[in-house]
Amino acid sequence: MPKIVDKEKMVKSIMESALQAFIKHGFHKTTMDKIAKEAGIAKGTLYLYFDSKQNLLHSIITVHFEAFNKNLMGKMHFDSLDSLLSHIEEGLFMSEEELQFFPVFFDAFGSGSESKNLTQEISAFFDNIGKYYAQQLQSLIDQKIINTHINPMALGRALTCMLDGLLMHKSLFDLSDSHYNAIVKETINLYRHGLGIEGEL
Amino acid sequence: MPKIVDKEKMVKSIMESALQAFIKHGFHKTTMDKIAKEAGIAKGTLYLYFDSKQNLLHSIITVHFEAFNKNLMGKMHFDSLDSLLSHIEEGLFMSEEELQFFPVFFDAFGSGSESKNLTQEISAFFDNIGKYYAQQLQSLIDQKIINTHINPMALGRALTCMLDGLLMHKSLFDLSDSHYNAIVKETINLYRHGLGIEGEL
DNA sequence: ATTTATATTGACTACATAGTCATTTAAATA
DNA sequence: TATTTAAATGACTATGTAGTCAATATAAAT
Repeated sequence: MPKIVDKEKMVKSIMESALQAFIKHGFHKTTMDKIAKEAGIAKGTLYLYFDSKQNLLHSIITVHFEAFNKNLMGKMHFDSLDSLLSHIEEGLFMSEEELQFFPVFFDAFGSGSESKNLTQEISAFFDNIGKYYAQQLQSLIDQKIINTHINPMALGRALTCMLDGLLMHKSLFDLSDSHYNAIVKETINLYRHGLGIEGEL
Repeated sequence: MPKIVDKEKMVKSIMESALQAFIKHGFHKTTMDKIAKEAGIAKGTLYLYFDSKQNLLHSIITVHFEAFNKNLMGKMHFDSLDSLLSHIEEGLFMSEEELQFFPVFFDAFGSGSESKNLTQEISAFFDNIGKYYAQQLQSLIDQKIINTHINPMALGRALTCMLDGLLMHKSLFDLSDSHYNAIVKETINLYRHGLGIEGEL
């Protein structure tokens, strides 16, 4: 007899609306009223699906990072340096939509850093990526395709930091597409020469 | 006859106290009352020296970035790849105090991104670093010390992004010193092989 | 049509805090 | 020590907004 609603759908819809609002105004300047309006519901309804603004943010970030993770980790085990580099290069070109997420995350993370949970989660996320790259590097080392003197764990994490830095700058500052293309090109070339077997001592 | 105060000293003192408060609680959670307390003055006095919280933040960020800039740009024109790499490596090891500034900046930048001024300023700051590296690279190219096929402007900016990424991760996530040391070591080695003349095609 | 459990609403509360300003304090001079 | 004026104070105001909840609407089942 009761009215029944697809809660999962509702949760998704609210998260999408909230993200759009965050992208438009940033996390801090987005009020729960704005989110409700964007989602076409009343503010009270928001609280039927999310305990708090922080909670809503947390969910959005988690989902986004999971999706990003999945996307990145899709490909496993490369049989050449070039195939790994192509994969890295691909990752450096994100869609506009994905890039828009960075400033939101940037804005939110500061305030989120009070809740150690989120920091922990993001930290683990990057560790994970580092390990993923470490595996790929180890595999290429085993195949004697790249310099065998590298420390895969450390270099994997280093790549993670560096690539994050590139994406961060692309999304936060106004690097033109052509400039960014050149930057990526140089980065990939640097990695190619840096990792290649010919430089081995 | 009037009471006279060293305004410059006062401004500096307030900025230091504010930064300490920001480091302790983050930018958003730090109230003007807290800052005043930290500085040992009344809130009203704060407003005799700074128009607003944003303004205070802006001043702190500007001063910090200028100092950082000065420090980085100190050394000009390297005569070997190793000397450039040493300089880069040095920059990757910041004091605890300097590292503490990152999360504050991170927290603040989000909210600051509404005021396009700050974004513009930070953007220019990084462009500057990129140009600095570009100069150094060009100089090494001219001396035929490094690979002559690189695009110095693009690679200079790429290095800027990548190094920023490394520092960011060190300051925001709990990378242990030993892990970070290994990461830096691998990074520098990667750059050494990547830039070195031997890999030239 | 009526019932009933669930879902929605938005005016309201409670609170935090940036910024103000009339009042008070203090240092430099005569 | 009286005078002068810059400097400091902190109670106060104005505002914004996260989260609540009593009232209302809705859809499924009988």
